[in-house]
Amino acid sequence: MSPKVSDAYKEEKRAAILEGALHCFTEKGFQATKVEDIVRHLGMSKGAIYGYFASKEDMYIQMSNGRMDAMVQSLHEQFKNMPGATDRIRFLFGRFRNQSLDEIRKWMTFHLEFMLYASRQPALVDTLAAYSNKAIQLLREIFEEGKRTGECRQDLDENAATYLFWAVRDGLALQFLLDGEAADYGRYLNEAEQMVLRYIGNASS
Amino acid sequence: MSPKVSDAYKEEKRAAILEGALHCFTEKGFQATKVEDIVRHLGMSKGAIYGYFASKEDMYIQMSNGRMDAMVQSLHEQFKNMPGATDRIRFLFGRFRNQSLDEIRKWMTFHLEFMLYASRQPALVDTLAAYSNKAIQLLREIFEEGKRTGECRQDLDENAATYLFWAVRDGLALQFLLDGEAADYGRYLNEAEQMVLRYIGNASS
Amino acid sequence: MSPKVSDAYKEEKRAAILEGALHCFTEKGFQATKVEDIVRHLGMSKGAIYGYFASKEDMYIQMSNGRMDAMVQSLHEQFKNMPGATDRIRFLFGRFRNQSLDEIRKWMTFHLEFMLYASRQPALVDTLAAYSNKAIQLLREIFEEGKRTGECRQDLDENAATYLFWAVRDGLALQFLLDGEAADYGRYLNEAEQMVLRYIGNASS
Amino acid sequence: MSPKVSDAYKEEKRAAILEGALHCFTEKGFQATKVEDIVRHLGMSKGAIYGYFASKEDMYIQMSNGRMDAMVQSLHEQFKNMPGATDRIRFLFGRFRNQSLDEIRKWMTFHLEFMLYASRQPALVDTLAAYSNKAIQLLREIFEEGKRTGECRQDLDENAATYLFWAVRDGLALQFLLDGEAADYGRYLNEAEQMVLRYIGNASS
DNA sequence: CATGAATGAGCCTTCATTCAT
DNA sequence: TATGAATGAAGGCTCATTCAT
Repeated sequence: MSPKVSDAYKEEKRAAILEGALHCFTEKGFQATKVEDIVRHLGMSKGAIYGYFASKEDMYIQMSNGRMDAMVQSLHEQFKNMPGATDRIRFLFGRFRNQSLDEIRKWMTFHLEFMLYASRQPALVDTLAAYSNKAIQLLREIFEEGKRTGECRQDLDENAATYLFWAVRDGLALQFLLDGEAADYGRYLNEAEQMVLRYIGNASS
Repeated sequence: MSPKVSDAYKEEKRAAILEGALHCFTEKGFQATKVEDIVRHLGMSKGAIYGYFASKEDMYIQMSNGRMDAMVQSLHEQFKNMPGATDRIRFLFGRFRNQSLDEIRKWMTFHLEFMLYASRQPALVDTLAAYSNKAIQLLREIFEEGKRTGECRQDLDENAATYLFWAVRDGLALQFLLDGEAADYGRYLNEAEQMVLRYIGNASS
Repeated sequence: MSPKVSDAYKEEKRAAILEGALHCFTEKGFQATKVEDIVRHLGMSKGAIYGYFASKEDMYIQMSNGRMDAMVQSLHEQFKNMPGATDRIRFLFGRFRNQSLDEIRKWMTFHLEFMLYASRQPALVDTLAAYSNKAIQLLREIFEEGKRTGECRQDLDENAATYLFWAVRDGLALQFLLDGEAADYGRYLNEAEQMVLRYIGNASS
Repeated sequence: MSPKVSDAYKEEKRAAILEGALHCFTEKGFQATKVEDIVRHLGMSKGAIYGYFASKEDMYIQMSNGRMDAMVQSLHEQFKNMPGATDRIRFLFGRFRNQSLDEIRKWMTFHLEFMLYASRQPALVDTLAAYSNKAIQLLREIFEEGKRTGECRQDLDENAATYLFWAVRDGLALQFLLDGEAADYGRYLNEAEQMVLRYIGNASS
């Protein structure tokens, strides 16, 4: 009796729509993307979409939530069995390097735009803040542990370190948002890693 | 024959409109801001604006150009008689600290949104790239000189340093875009300064 | 997959819109007719029209092309099996007489206004000229044949005759554009026919 | 005490405005001509015009009245001492031939457009009809006299002749409204003259 | 009187959403 | 459920006219 197949089908379709919409939103921006664009890109009809999402904005929000969930989730997973502050930081930078610049750009573009959008919709700021906090928390724990284990200098301000970490990472992606070589981006990521490690480490490191 | 109102008056008005529009754009975003909003905020009539600007987009572009010109200009000016790479970096961070967080947010919000917008308008990407290059150039020169004078370590990649500098600065502003305490922001700026100086400096510094 | 409404339905609607718009354009003129007027007259919504026509101007142009096509087409058809220059001229005047004065007025009003409009739009002058040439050509062939068969005097200037024919016809409609009795119009048409026949014929006729 | 100079000056200015406006109206059409266009063409200010005319429409109407007055007036004058129907017809055609095709086009364009415009303004139709009647009357008198003197055939319908005369003349101008050679226009005018004379004359002529 | 900046009603067009089929 | 034609509110821009200087 349970319509499992149907449910699976629906979920698949939902995901497909989200993917198609993401493509359009990244390409043209949320406001400039017409429902017609999404529909044409997906080869479906206008009305169909409204069976899965209440509105264009609804798609945007669910899309953003999905992406942020996935990111936080994946970081948590991968940190499960990873010890050491330095290793974790290195691991994170490794992850950043392994993402193609194109992907970074897409994600950054999408994320920035959604951030600006959400910051103006009172109903969304809390969600946004929650995700932000999770990313902050994730890093702070690293630095806190690093100080306990002595990997980080004792006078390190773990909050500052956390913010600086994300600042460097987001800021670098920002510099490459519009153009720039992937090779340069990779090189600068390496330098950023050095800079951060030097900053958090003991004087001797 | 003589103009009814002086050129100075017109320029004043132009500036006033730009200021009012900036207020609205920062508050609600470019696309979400209706011409009606700007006009109401300024207490003028709808048509009046079109004597000064060709379109809403024209206002946006001129506004952006004006701000970027001013920024680049002011940096150039203040660097005239300032020697030493370290001093210049310190000076820049000082400047950053002296701007109120509110101002930073406004500027950052505006700039990010314009960047996203312009990146999708072929006619604007070049302008955007030009301004970006000026900021890059400004910093690169500092690090190049720093290496000449020995203030920076000889193996410093001045390009990397340049990008990292802006990444830290922009990235930090980004973390505080939606919320956060001014005090924290200031503290982290200090830390950022330490991080950067440590990164570019000689091992002994 | 199959269209919700048939192509025939769409074509019907297109024609209905064109007819409604024609009514309004003839009544108030193209520029003075608001899209709102057309829509109200047709009992449809504003947006609906834009599924069939790209703009108010597009409707105007297609309308004009349709009418001119139909006219040229119908004349060609009816000339297929009609011999003799005199008979053809008589046939044409018969046609003119059979059109109600009201129809003539509508068509003339529409055509004149479109002509004035199109003459100021570089993109339309060629189309206009093409239709005009077709009407000219149609008549010239009559007079050329008339000279071959001896129905027309040998020293007749077929170009002059062509232009005079249309001049008389259009000019007469022009005199009755604003007011005048249908009976008078019919009578003058008869006289016009005599005048033209006398002009093109042999001295003896 | 009488401000004669001032009055003359005003009248001069009024005429200048009318002339400038006529230029614009003929070039772009009444509705498409912006007050700004007229003002720029004349090198005066927007407000100035409203000291002489109540509105754009007012200019249009007065302009039309002026032109029609002048035309009717001039015909009347020149007919004062001219005897004979045939001579008068010849004289009229001579007048038509002496006008440059460019002038004809301007006048025709202006007149047609005003006619279409006025026909939709109840307040103007009477004025329009009055002028039309004057032109009709002028010609009818010629043919009436022609019948009295025997220059025209006795069974001539003077009303028909009148309408046909104007039809031929207006219709021919209409054919040349958009393009065509002045030489052709002149030739066809000659032919038109022959056609009309043949039509109104005795069988022997 | 002249000037031209300001006014603001008006209009074409767009596009998210609905709903009859 | 899917379709896509229809809806209609909304918004950028125009331009005849006014009026403070």
